[in-house]
Amino acid sequence: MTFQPTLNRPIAGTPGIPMYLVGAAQDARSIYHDGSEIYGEGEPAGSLYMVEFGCVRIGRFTREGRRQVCGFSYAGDIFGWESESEHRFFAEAVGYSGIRVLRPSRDAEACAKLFPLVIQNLTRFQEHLLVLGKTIVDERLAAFLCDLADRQGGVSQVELPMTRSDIADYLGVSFETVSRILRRFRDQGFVHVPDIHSIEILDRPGLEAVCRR
Amino acid sequence: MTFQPTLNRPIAGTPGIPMYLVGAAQDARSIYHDGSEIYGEGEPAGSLYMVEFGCVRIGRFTREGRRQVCGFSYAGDIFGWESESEHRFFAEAVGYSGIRVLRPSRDAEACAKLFPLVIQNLTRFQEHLLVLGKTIVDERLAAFLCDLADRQGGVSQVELPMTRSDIADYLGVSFETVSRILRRFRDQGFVHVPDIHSIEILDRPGLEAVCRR
DNA sequence: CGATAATTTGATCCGAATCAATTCTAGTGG
DNA sequence: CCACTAGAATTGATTCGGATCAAATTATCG
Repeated sequence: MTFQPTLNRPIAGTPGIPMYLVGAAQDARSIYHDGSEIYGEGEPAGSLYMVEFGCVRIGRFTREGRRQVCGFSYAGDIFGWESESEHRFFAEAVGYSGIRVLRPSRDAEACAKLFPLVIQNLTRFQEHLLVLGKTIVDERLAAFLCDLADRQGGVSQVELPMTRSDIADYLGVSFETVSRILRRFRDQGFVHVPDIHSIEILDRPGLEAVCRR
Repeated sequence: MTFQPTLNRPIAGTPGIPMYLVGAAQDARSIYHDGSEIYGEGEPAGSLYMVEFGCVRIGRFTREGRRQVCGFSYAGDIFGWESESEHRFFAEAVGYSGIRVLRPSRDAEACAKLFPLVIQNLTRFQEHLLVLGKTIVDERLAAFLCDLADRQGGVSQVELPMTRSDIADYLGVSFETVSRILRRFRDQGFVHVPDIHSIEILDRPGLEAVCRR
């Protein structure tokens, strides 16, 4: 996994990132390499994590060993919210990633500041629920690409730090299908795929139309 | 839609319901009949809602008119969290339902009290994401039934206030498939279906095994 | 009781999973 | 720097599950 310059944008000034969470004295920074675990299912929870650069996948393994990914976090995103004392999901770095560990206090002030961030997370999951509810898989992949573009600042040049399997486990399809639909989007002129971890969106309205079907 | 006695359990004393949210002077109570709208997509947001009895479905319509349901709320549940000033989803009563409108203050104290509830909501959506990620639809329906049983207090006699179409739109399948799989579960001895809006779970371990596949 | 909606069940078709083989990519050590 | 290797990605062939279309039955409500 190569270095991802776009995802490595500076934290300060990035929209939506609460400055009061950045740089507190007790916060620790860590670098993770591709695939390394940030926390595992069943481990004690309590901290929050902020992606400084790179990407993180959140998910779980079924009894049968099938992996399911329920979300990706990008630079500026905060993850690790848990209602129990144990993590119910794992978190792993996707590519070379920098993570800051936050230990927010439990007081009312901190809750108030974190509140809009949880709600944002909630909304994001809710939106993804609707994506997974779509029976035609083209619609799911189109929605994924549009979301990815939006979260990278609305640029047409989108980076895909995750593998096709990651995307597949996120969209609830096989990785072969992800590959095939991406191919179809290329043939239809929706996207250009300069290399395996980049996508250029050529026809955003076209992609949006696929989502809305 | 008939009255649902089990879902009509008293609020006070029900685990997980914050007493400080109940009975505030400015809170309003409303009764909704089956299918009536509590709020619509695009309406101004701001309040929270608590189900006193009955059931609520949260969802959205696609451009094409297909309905997608992203969650059900039961007695004691709070819904209506929004990150924007407008509702991004609709909320409709499923059967005869009582809803209390809460107008929590924006101060830090209130946020701190609401915090665990949002996180619980977040976790619930996250769990449902994993359900929707399952490719075999039997697993989705089994997971739905187990969740329903748990949220009605772990009883084996489960009430289904929603229609087959509601379930279908929630699980991302056709309503015919819901009907067929329910039939299969009956034939396999997992459940007994005394009437159209009730299910008795005869073999919970068996159902769990289906989820875990 | 009658009308309308919800549900069940059947038949057919299509899309995506699966199995399989090849090509491509990235990381390793010579 | 380049050959080597393991994993990732693509592409093809086949199978199977669930959507869709259709019809009959059952609930629900005025």
